[in-house]
Amino acid sequence: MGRRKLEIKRIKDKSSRLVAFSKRRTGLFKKARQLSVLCDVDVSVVVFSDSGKLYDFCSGGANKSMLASITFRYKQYGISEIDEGISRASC
Amino acid sequence: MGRRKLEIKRIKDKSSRLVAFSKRRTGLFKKARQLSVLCDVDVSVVVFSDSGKLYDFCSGGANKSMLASITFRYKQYGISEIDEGISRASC
DNA sequence: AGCTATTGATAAAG
DNA sequence: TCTTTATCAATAGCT
Repeated sequence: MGRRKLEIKRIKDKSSRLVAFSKRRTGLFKKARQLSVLCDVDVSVVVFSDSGKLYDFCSGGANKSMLASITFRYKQYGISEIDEGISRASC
Repeated sequence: MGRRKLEIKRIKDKSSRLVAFSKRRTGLFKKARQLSVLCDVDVSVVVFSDSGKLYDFCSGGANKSMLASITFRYKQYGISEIDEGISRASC
């Protein structure tokens, strides 16, 4: 898909990896939006960079912030605490 | 990207929409996996079909079930209850 | 941050 | 459906 075929394994060079991250993240979000519109479905995508930043896409407005906050807190506190909260909230 | 250019708006014909959903969902998950491997980042994708089925991809094992359960419960109970649970769990 | 040669994804057709 | 194929789209390497 580019000038040369690329093996799907971790890109060692940091600079190249960051460039690929930027391009492919944009591409993934575009594909997600197209899927949601064309097929009339809800789609959420969440990406954590290794530097800790969070990027997300969601076809609906409401659960965008929900997913963002959940995933951010997941990074901060770990899954067990979140899971307890979910259990208390809805079961 | 196929035999003809496709406008990005809801596909009216149900059969065509379902075919596109199947193909593009697979494609989206593939792109998500490639992004996570190439760039060494965590990626989660959640898709709700209009028939209520949930499809998800996650690069990590742990938060796959987390996101699946969260999003499933979001559909069942709505965001406010989930949000309360999250607040109690981690703030 | 742009360019473009190439590979990749996929709409229609078989 | 499952496969094939013509075409458009995404992007790797350069600059």
